[in-house]
Amino acid sequence: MICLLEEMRKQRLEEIKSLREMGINPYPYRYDKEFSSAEIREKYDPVLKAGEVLENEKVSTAGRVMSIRDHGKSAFFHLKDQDGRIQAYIRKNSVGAEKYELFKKYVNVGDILGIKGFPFKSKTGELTIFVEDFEILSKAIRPLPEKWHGLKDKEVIYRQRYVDMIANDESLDKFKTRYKIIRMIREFLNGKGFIEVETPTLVYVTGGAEARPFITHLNVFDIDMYLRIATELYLKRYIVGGFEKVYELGKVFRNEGISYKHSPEFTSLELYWAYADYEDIMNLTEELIEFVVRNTLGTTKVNYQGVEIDFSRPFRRVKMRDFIREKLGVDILEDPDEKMLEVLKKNGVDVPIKSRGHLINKLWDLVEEGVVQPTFLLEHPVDISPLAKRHREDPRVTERFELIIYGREIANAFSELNDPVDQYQRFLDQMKLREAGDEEAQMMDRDFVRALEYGMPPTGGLGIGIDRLVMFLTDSQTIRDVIAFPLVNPKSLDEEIDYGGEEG
RNA sequence: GACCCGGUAGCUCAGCAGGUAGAGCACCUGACUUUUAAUCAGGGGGCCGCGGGUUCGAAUCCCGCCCGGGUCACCA
Repeated sequence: MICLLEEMRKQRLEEIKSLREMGINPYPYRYDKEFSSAEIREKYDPVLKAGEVLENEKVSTAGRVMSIRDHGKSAFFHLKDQDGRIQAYIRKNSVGAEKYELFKKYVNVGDILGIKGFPFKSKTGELTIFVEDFEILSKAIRPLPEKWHGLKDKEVIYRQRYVDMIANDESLDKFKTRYKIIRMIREFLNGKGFIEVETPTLVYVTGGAEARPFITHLNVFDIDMYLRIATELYLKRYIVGGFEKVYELGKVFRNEGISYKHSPEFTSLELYWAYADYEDIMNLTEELIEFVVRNTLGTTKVNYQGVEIDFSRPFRRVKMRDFIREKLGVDILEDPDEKMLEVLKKNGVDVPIKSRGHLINKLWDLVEEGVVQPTFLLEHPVDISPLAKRHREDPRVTERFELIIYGREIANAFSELNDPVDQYQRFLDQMKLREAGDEEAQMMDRDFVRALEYGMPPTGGLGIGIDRLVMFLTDSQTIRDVIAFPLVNPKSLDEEIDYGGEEG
């Protein structure tokens, strides 16, 4: 009747009780961790030969016990910390009989331990800490996944990421890389004089992208509000207000489907640069991406799902019109809708006659997978770019680009529309679509139009999907693998927890 | 939303000509002072995802549902 997990937990809870009776706090307050596993390795690995001992060097470290190899009157074990793993060696005659008994009886795989001792190298040459004293820093009451195979169950990996991080070193490393990427982005932009700002997450109207929003309620004014779907319109208000280089790194929320490249909550970088146009933004984007990749991975050549992607500048630049004409023999500016429809049908895509923009998007879908190396796709038709300025030389297209890598859109940028009258008209067009039932059409943002009426300088803007970028740099197949705590179905976990009497 | 694959011990997995459940790791007891998937001896542990059906008998066959993964569609 009683399952094994409960038996194990009960056993651990009994041990904790015994420890307390002996006057040992199984959850003490602090520990002087002088060195991380990596710092110890860095310092002593090069200077020690197999079998050598540095008895006068004293070090302390701490981490989670990942394995124990018990030899009776001595034992080897590994500690894992944020930087890696380090082996330790404990011996009855080095810590005393009483302390050694404590280790044997009360220390288990999964516990957090602090150790003090000196470094040496074992016969086989592994750097090891010879333990002279140790302290239990936290007793675990649940067992860890298997030490050899790790945790494989995707469901547990996503629902209990902390277990994944404990059991699978690659998982911890992946998230460390994610935050290094984000640090590099900040470093680059701060170095260029950009100022990191914040905009509201709770908004009265959504804008800056086409997506269905999450709706929430504000009690104090008794109104419905939305979670932002982009940071764009507020960042441009900063530009109106007098900021010239701003960026925001933050979560945006879109109430849409989940796929390997879509998450309802994801991280975006948006930046706006006054007096710049999309050419300037393109150059900045190239430089930013190369900087981030090089400083995160130490190279610009990245293996993604078995394909080498080279992030070194310059990126290829192709006009959307030329690319589609070359691949499909259809001109998205000159040819009539019927011709485009015919080409789509020939390629097995049967679409109802909708807008011209819809047909253009479908044509692009046919060819985008062929774009593997970082490529700027330029000058999208006005029909599919409601937020971008018309091109100064060809009013049928816009001053816009997308960065395509491995067939995926990583960035989107324009010379920003700053004509308030034009902007107002485009909002009106969006509202018509909305009234016709298009839930993703943009909402009228009168305050934003009012801001533009005060005058916004010519401005270039850029948006980057950070999660998708991280996927490339961590060779991750799905966006969930780069989001530490992804959205999961909250099936009820009516697991009753028994802490055994007065415990807890 | 459609189709395909999966759910068995804490973990990784086997078992599916229908006969009432196994291994390794982990855990407990014992031996062992340089191991590293340590080794050796012994032991405990299962609502076989949930519900229904067929059958003398179901982890195994059938139906429905839940959860997860994948492909496609939808969506940017």
